[in-house]
Amino acid sequence: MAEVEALHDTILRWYDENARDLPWRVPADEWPWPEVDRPWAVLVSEVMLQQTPVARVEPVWRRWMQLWPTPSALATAAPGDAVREWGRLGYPRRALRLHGAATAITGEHAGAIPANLQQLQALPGIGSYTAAAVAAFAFGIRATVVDVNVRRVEARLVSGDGHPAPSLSAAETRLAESLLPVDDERAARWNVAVMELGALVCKAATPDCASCPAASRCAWVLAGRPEHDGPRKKAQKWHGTDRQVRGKLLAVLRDAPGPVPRADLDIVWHDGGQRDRCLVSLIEDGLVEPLPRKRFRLPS
DNA sequence: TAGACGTGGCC
DNA sequence: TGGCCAAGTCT
Repeated sequence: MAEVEALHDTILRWYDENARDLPWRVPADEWPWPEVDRPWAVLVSEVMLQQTPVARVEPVWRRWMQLWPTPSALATAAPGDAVREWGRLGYPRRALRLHGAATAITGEHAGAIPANLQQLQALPGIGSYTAAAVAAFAFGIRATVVDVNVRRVEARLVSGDGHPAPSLSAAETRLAESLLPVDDERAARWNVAVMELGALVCKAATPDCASCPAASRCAWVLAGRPEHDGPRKKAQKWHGTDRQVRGKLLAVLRDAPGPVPRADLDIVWHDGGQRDRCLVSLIEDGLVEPLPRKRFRLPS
């Protein structure tokens, strides 16, 4: 298919000229931190980037790589340290899962990130997207990486839809597979190039078609950029939800040097019933450790 | 499988 | 101003 190869060339060339310089993208032969395990660095970046913008991830990632340059280094730390250093990235269970992944990598894989889709996906916090991303970006394996950027770019470019459906379909996976270059190295670069195009140009709310290298062959543009008709992702509630309360409770513990008394947690939310429920759920999740005499801290 | 799960910036 | 959105995973 000469047409698909022309598309590859167009988007790969655009990526060469427009990619952001992100530290976790430095290739192995130029990796500037000999003490930092590069596959581990890639894995940590991918987990941090789940639902979280690059600008907020980068400083936290740098700090993590200083503190824990290898999986075994993190496995040695307390899980609460991972949660504290997670800062305000959001979804703090990711920090706990990363600690769990480090423990499993240390115990079951001799400290080396597995270069295998199935073994990667068996790690806590690593789903189909992250497993494929680590395989492709850390090891150069030809894996199909399908995140929301890829789904949106391909929805517009090929299917003519302004937005992807709320959840990933088998058809989208097949489409992404069909577009993946045959060559391993080229496939890995294609994955990150499409993601980058989605992040910088083919954006969800404000697509910049004027600067898109593929606009002339984009089904959605050629159709006149029609409004999206199908169902969109439901907007998440925030004010007054358990997630807001959990965030407030955890912020107190994160910012405290040691155990905090119950009273310090009670002041963050007026509704005592909801407060208690959220504290219990944080303890069940392993994000909070209860101590004697009604004191609490991040898990040791 | 729909819903839970943080946080902050942008238009 | 406030909904939308950001490299998802888990149950």
